[in-house]
Amino acid sequence: MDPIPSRKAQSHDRIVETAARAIRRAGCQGVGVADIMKEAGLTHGGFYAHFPSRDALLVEALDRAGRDSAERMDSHVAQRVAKGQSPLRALITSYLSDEHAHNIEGGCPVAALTAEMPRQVPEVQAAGRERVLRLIERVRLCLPAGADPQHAPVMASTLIGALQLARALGPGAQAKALLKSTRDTLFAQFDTTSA
Amino acid sequence: MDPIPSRKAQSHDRIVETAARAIRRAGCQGVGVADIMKEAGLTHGGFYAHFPSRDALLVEALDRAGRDSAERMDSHVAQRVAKGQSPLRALITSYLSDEHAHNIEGGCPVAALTAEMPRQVPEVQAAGRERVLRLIERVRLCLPAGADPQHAPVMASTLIGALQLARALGPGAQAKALLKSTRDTLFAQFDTTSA
DNA sequence: TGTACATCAGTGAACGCGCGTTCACTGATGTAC
DNA sequence: TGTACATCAGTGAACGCGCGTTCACTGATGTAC
Repeated sequence: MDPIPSRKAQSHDRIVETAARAIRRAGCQGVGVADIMKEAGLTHGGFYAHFPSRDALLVEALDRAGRDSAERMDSHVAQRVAKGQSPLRALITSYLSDEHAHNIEGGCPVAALTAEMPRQVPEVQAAGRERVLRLIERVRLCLPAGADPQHAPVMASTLIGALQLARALGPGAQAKALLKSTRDTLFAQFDTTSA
Repeated sequence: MDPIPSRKAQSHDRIVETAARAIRRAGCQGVGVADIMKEAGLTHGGFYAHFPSRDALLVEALDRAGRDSAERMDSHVAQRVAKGQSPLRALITSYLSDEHAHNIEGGCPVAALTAEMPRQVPEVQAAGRERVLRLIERVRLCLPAGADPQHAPVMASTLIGALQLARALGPGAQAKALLKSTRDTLFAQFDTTSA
C-alpha cells in the first residue's frame, strides 16, 4: 500500500525512529525537539511540518518504540522456542537478560517510561496505556495452557520491575544477581513445562 | 541531639520535605528550584545558601522520601499485624493498595523514580541505589521464616512494577483489578501462613 | 539596661542558556503547455 | 524537449519563556561592652 514512500514520509519515519530511541534513553522530558531533529539529520525548523506539537511526536514515538521492541522480543523468543524452550521460559529469559538491562534505548518502553505516564498529557497517557495492555497480552499468550490468565499482569509487573531495579543498581554483580533470582523464581512459579 | 533546630535548619527541612513530594509527583526533572522554594514559602535566591546545587537537593529529597515512605509503610504494617495479619500479607496489602496507587507524591520513591535513575548524576544514582536496597531489605524482613531470601528482590520487583502499571492504567477498574490480581497471586506464592 | 556592631537568613534583580514554537525564505522537485 | 510556474520539504533566524545559578543588598537576630 506504500511501495515508494515519499521523501517527506521517509523523513517523518526517521524522526519518529530517532525519537523512539531518545525517549527511552533520556525520558519524555529528556530530549528536545532540536536534538531529535539534529540526530535525524535535519534542522529544528522543519519539525512542525511533520507534527502539530512535541506531544504529538511523543505519541508516535511511544507507539514506535513498542512495536520495535515487541518485534525484537518476538524474534528472540522464536529463536529460543525453535530450540525447544517453552514460550514462557523464552520470554522470561529474553526480557530479563543482561542485554536487555543494558540496552535501555532499544528495550521495552514500558519498563523505561511507565513511571512517567501519570505526568503526561492525556494523548500520551493513552498511548502509554496501550503499550501496557499490549505487554500484558504478550505475556498472557506465553503462559502455559490452562494457567490462570490473571497471572499475566502479575508477571508483567515483575518483568518491568526487575528490569528497572537491575538498571538502577548499576552495572555490577548486584544487578546480574537480581535478574537471575527473578528469572529462576518466575520459572519455578509460572513455568509448569520442562526447560 | 538537636533540641531546638535553628531557623535555618527549619527552612532547610521544609525545602527538603517539599522537594521530596515534588520529585515523586513531577519527576526529577519536573520541578524547578524556584517552584520548590516558593512552595516552601521562600524565594528562589536563598536556595544556594542551603544546597550547593540542584542535584544536591535531589539527593537529600530522595533520602527523605524514602524515610518518610518507609515510616508510613511500617505504621500501616504494624496496624495490620496487630490485628493478626502476617507481616508479609500486611506489606503486600499496604503497598498494593488503591490508596498507595493514588498517592504518588506521598508514596514509595522507588516506584515513582527508579526508572529515572540511569539518567541522573552519580550522586543521585547512589542515593537511588540505597533506596532500592532498603526496599528489598524491608521486603526480606517480612518474608516468612525459612523462605528463600532470594525471593525478596523478586517480590520487590513485582510490587514496584504493579504499582507503576496500575498508575499508568489510570483511575479505572483495570488498575484496581491489576492490583487485586497481584495481591492475590503474591499471597498464594509467598505467604505460607494463614491470613 | 542600652548602645554599636557583627552575623546571618532571606530577598529580588540579573546572568547566560536552552527550550517549544513561528515564520519568511530557499532551493529542489514536479507539472503544464 | 524546453520553458515557466506551482508545489513542496527543509532552513535558520527570531519570539517569549522558564530554567539553574549568582550576587549585591536588606532587615532581623545575636553578641560585646
